[in-house]
Amino acid sequence: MKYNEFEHCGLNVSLQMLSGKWKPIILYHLFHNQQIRFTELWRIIPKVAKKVLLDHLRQMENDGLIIRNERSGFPPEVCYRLSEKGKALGPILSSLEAWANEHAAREVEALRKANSARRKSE
Amino acid sequence: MKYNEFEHCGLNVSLQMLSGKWKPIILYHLFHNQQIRFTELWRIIPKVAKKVLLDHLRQMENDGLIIRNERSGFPPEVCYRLSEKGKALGPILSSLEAWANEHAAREVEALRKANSARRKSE
DNA sequence: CCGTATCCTAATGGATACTG
DNA sequence: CAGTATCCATTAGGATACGG
Repeated sequence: MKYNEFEHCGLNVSLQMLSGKWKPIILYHLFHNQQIRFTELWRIIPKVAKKVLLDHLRQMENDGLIIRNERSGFPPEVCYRLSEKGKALGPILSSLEAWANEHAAREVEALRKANSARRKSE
Repeated sequence: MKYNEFEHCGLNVSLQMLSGKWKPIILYHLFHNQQIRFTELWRIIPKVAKKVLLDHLRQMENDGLIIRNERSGFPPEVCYRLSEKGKALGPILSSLEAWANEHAAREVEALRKANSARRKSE
């Protein structure tokens, strides 16, 4: 092999950080809001279990994609927002979005409809 | 919410197509070779189970990312190569690679060393 | 409000033997 | 050589109840 081996490791790492059933929608909302409170995020993501949402947020925090901000007192108030590292992913995620819309329009439409129907039935 | 909902669906679809433990390395080799025979791919990916590699390739074929080419006769000869749709992912995957190298250098290095060590011990 | 603790199910990845 | 068939281990995702 004349090309450099192990060039795929970075790809592995980044895809790993993005893998998780609810990460795309979490990222989407974080890119459209400066910050979001936990319960608000839980409310706008339909049907995700609280534990799972927390798992995802913890992973993303550990990976340095997002920042968790806790205001002490009662009731507690926790906000999540993108880190610089997370923001740097913006253009790439847009490219992936565009690629899917161009090359997998059928699947994207199907998913859109499924989500839309689910939202209405609540 | 003033922004358009469900804009994350395309991202969901594309990440879904890229999710799988061995897809990054498969894609990497397909981007560096016009076509690869099944056994060759199985040989250069260390320790993956044949069934799992086949599962991944089937998924990628069903998703339209790769094309399977079978030459009849005995012994059989099956080659895999990127489709146009798959090739269109190239620049995006490079961006993800670059992002990881810039923002997650530690993790990338760790993985590189782990793979390198595993390769030597065979 | 935010998070934990349990317990459960489904999906993914894998080892091994076998077949045309 | 390429692919199937079993069977198994691990992980991800989820429902529900409880706690500071």
